Amino acid sequence: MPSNYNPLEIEPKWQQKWAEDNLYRVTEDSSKPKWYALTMFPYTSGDLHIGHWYAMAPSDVHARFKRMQGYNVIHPMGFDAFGLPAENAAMNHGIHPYDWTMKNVDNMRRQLKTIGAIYDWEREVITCLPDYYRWTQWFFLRLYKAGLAYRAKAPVNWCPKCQVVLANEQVANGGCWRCETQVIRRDLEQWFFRITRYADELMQHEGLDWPERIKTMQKNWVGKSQGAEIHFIIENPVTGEEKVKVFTTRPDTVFGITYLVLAPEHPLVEKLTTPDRQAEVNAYVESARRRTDIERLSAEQEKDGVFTGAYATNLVNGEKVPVWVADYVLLSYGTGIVMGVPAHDERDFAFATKYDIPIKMVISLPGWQGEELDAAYIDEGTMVNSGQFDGMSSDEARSRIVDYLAKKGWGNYAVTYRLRDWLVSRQRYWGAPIPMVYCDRCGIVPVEENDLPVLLPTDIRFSPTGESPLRHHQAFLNTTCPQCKAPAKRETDTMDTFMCSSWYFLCYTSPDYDNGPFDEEKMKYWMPVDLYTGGAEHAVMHLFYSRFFTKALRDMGLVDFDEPFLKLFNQGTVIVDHQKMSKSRGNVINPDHYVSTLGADVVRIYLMFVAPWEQGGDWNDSGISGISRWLNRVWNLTLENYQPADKPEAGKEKEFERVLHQTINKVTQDIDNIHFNTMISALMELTNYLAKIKESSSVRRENWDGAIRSILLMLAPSAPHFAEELWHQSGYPYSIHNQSWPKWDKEKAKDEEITLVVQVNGKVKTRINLPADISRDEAVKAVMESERVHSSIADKEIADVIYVPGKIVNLVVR
RNA sequence: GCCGGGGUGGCGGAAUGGCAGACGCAGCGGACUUAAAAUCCGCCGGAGUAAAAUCCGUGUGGGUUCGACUCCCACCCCCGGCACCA
Repeated sequence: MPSNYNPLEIEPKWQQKWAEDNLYRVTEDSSKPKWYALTMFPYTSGDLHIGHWYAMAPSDVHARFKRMQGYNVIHPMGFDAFGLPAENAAMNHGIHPYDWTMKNVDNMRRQLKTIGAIYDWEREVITCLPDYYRWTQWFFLRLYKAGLAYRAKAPVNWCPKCQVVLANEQVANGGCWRCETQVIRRDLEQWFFRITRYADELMQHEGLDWPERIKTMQKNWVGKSQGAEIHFIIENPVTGEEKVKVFTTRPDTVFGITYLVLAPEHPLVEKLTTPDRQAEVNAYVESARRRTDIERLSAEQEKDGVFTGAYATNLVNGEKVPVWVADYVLLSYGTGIVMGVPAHDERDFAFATKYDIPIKMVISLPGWQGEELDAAYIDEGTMVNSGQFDGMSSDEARSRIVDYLAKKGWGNYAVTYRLRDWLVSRQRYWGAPIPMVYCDRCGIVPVEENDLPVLLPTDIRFSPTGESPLRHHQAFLNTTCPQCKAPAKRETDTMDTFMCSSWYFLCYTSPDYDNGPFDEEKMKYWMPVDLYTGGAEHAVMHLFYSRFFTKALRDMGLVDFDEPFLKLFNQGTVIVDHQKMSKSRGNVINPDHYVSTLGADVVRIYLMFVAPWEQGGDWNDSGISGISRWLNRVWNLTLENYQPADKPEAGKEKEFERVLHQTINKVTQDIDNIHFNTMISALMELTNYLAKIKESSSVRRENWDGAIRSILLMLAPSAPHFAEELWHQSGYPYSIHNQSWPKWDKEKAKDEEITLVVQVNGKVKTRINLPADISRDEAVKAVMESERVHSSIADKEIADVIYVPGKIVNLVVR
């Protein structure tokens, strides 16, 4: 009697053996095609939860599959180790961020090793170590030298709880992406990366196999609008004339302008407001400033504003229109000034109605007789009240009017983006220091590349307010100017951690390289990433920044590709009891418990089986026993003695080979297409079939052994320990993970007999078995001879016969 | 409001124009056992029947088709993203 399947015994055993043998060590090999399989590295939060397993186990299965298919597979793992939670832990528990982070790394690495993945731990990357952040800083300097990093004062998002600024991408629904606290506006001097320079390219995803959803999100985030910039002259009785520009996508409505609006923060507000309006305007601007973004940006919010007392001249018709201030206009978009066309814009209509501003129709809808509008007409129509453009279609007038403005010098075509530059400075300690120095004489001076890294000091004290300890660390703060050697001050802000994750995939290709961020030859061998998997929440953060980073590096000549990630796959989310997992809900599932009772292989397979990977699913351990049961069945089928029949049946053996090869094909296709749940069920079906065959002993030993060998090979990526153990016990040479993926034989998989479904008027009446290569006439003849068909048709007339070879015969009767 | 994704047995899901419910969980019945667990075998959408036949059934209503879970139109609900972007 063979031993029972005991994962707790075999899993540590093989993990240790694989590690000793460096089975998964990977180096460049020009004799094989390379495959870079990357899973988003985890943040060092402390514990791996089941969601991490859901990200990592299936991607390891795919990588192992590619490996068995003959690819030279790199599938690295590391840690995103800088970030705010480490600092919060420091303040709450008095533990140093470094110690907190490295303790978590140790624990998570231990947990990760229990997955049984093919990670080559020699390539591990930890972003908070000086060997790594030295090059993060180096990239900052290179971006600075390329004119892509600059310092500017700007209204920025400030999270009062995290005591830090946030990039636009890191604000969701007006709240901080980490703690959901409402962000407020602050005017601060900050470092920015010119991501907007790549706006057009970032909207393009040509040649990328990415989910449509992510591509759309990125396109919308860039938010390119084509339109026109139109000039106006604003007169103020005291300050005189001021030429301003507005951006519009509807230059065809320019004759319908009845007012202009400035954003409350617009610098011209103060200048343009007439003395008698000053008090009211000031009060309004103040109240707008105090409102949170969420209040200001809510579409339901009633539009309000104040008149500045100034008037602007609409150059196309010489009309003078009032200039207002209203907070439905955003300073950050376009020019921060909007032309008000109430007749043809919903927001302007609401605003004009509220303040009795005239509504002037310039595009007539079909059948319009001059009656008043009860809502803005925003569609196309015929131009009216528009001088020489009357009678033209609004569509045509759009370009004709801009051409006219351009000729007169009153405006021109223009493009505006929603995308803003990437704000990268953070007022926190636990990040890569920005390698810049402020010198009274020389101004802003970059640290010399040779002087990197600018080390984070470790002897720090946190203040209870959350203010960065770097600001008061004299030894860090005081330095000399790299240029003039005079005493100077260091930048105390650190970099957004998304900067660290924008190049970690490059570092994996040569983690020990000292003379640069990566070894160019090795990087060229492995990059770009062939399959990148992770959560969709990074659509306009990490994925977006990494693309920008890659393009910037390409333009500096550091890399020779345009895109870092060729194929992107987003797995779904694991939820628990129909709720998101979170510490606050107390429903975080720790995989250790399952691994230490049922084994890693069972958890790996259960996660794949429970739902399509892209969909995600409810973690409900009631079904997990089915996986243990299944592996036990395979275990016993493999190790129990198979007694072949004295006289094997030729037909059975053909069927046996057919089932096996159809399964090999199905499993291969399914892994390739990332359909892990149906891949597992195909293997289960094969198991059920093998159990029946074993019962009837109807095939020869060599057929049986071949099938067992194939099913073990097909199980190897999913259940690496289990398959290795059975491979070993079956007497095959170590290791199953160095074997080739089984090939399917098309001839053997071919059906000899087909089951033809017989329908009458589309309703299934019966099914008949026929040879696979039967002709239409013969098939129909066989159908007509069937008893069931006779009784269903009775004496009705057959009007038509639909025949789909190998599938169906449908008799249409009247 | 706009843009995606989705709605199928008691449950997770399968089938993307051709047998709805593969595979698994739970449940029910049986074998083995002194008994239980484990294991093995069988049943398992609803109505209907002695058993069949038959009818109904993939969120709702319509349509296209010989044939629709699958395609088209309208609507309802759930999830995700964006949201005064001029």
